Amino acid sequence: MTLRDRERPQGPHRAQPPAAMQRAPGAFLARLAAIGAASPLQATPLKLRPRQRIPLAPAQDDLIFALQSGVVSARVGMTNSAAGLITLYFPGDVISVGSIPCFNERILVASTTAEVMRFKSKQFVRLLGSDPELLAAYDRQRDRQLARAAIHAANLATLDSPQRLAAFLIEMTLEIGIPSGTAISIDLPLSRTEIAQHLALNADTLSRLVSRFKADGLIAQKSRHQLSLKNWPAVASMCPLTPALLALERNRPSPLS
Amino acid sequence: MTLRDRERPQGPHRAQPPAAMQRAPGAFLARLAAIGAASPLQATPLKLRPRQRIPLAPAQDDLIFALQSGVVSARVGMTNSAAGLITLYFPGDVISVGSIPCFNERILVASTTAEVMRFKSKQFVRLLGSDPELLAAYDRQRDRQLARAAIHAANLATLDSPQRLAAFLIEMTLEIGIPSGTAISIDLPLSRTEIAQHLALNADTLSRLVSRFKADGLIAQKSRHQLSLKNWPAVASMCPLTPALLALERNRPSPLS
DNA sequence: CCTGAGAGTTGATCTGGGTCAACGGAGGCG
DNA sequence: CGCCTCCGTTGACCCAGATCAACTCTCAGG
Repeated sequence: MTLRDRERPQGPHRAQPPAAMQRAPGAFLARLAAIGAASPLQATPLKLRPRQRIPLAPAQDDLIFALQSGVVSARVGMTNSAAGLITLYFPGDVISVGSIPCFNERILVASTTAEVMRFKSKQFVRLLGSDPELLAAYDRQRDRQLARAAIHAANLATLDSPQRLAAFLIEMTLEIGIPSGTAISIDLPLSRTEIAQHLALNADTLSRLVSRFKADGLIAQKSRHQLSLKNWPAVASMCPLTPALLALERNRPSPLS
Repeated sequence: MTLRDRERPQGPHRAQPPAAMQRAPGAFLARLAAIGAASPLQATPLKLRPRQRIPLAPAQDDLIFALQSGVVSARVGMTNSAAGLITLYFPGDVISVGSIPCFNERILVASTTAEVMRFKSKQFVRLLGSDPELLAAYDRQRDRQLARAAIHAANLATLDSPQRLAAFLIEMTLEIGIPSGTAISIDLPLSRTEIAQHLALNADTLSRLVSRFKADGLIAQKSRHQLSLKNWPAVASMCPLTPALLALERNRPSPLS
């Protein structure tokens, strides 16, 4: 046990969600806004409607988006089949086009209404160089996203389907969950089919799985895109990645830290 | 077909390996060396023996390593079982400890003799801020590594075992392969068991798979850690990720670009 | 030279989840 | 209003790969 003991002494994972609910925009975004307030940025602000698509040509590796609000997903199609993974971005995230691998096709899709700032790489790097605080926040943000990618990879590679769904619910809770009474309500930004793709599961399998979670009283569904997580401790404890996801949250640049 | 047609008009993938063999240390490393030559860096150079371990405490998120030569792997253990993924780093890569997710344990292991520079995050960011060229190269390097992580995730999530092994062979070829006659010889930095973990496969399954590849004349094995890839076009064409891996190579900061 | 431990191989068996097919329900559009 | 299409659900079946167990190979140390 090399981990420093803080907070709850020994619970398998932190059992109470509320603390994690305090979301902050992130130091990177905050600093960016501060700079923008002082002098106009060399960037294009975009408002995206739900389902709006931004195709990314192979030559556009020099674009960078800063996501200010909403949820955006990146989709890359494989040469082979229709299969392909879906990556999610949340407010405060950096979407560097150069970091999205180029199979035969890649596009960004706004999963909800979203606001982004679009930068050209060259100007963006110059901006970073001019403000040490922004640079530091950016670097930490990138670390966080790389760690998230690694966790997601571990999720897909080593866990079985109930654990994957649990991890997804936890991630959603931490990123966009809203506490409502004893439950947490989540506005799903993705359709069932898309969630299945994100989790590298079959849509059929996911459907079965969701039914089982509902039968077990873990979740309930108000409408197609509205679900509520009834039993956080149970869901949190069924996925081995929970501690890592919570640690990620703790590392998030925010007033908390 | 939005992709610009360059080079070979239509071949399934680029069939010839030699071009990819021209490895360069990477613009980031080159710039770092240039700066270091002018004035000493605030960094600690380390020489690692094969199998040497560097434990990473949860509080050490502020360390950054620049890998100069050799191969280093990061291993994170899961709370749950013995399972865990292995991430590989190659010369020119940046190992930012903050980007390695913190499960219950994480360590770096030198897979070969390796040289690294160790930075404290604070000094490193200051260094980045002081040299625009270094900053730009660093940013591109991080993009590249994030893309690699995404490709690896796609590999583990969507491909079957022969395709995974093919992807591994291609990656190894591109990173550390040495052309020898019509074949490519590869000095495996990992044991069989470790390769299996890296590919999220069972060691038994991997063994069967390697036997099959050998029987099919795709590879041959001189000794335990020496294998040679006999039929590059066949291996390249059996994995849908090949184009993305090659594109990554093309994006690598190097004199070629 | 022998011995023992760890790495790798191979065969037999089992199962999670992928696949296919048929069906139900919701929403868009003429 | 009814049609049509797409999304989601459910059941039956099957296979890739995990698991378990027995065996071999390699190599270090005495």
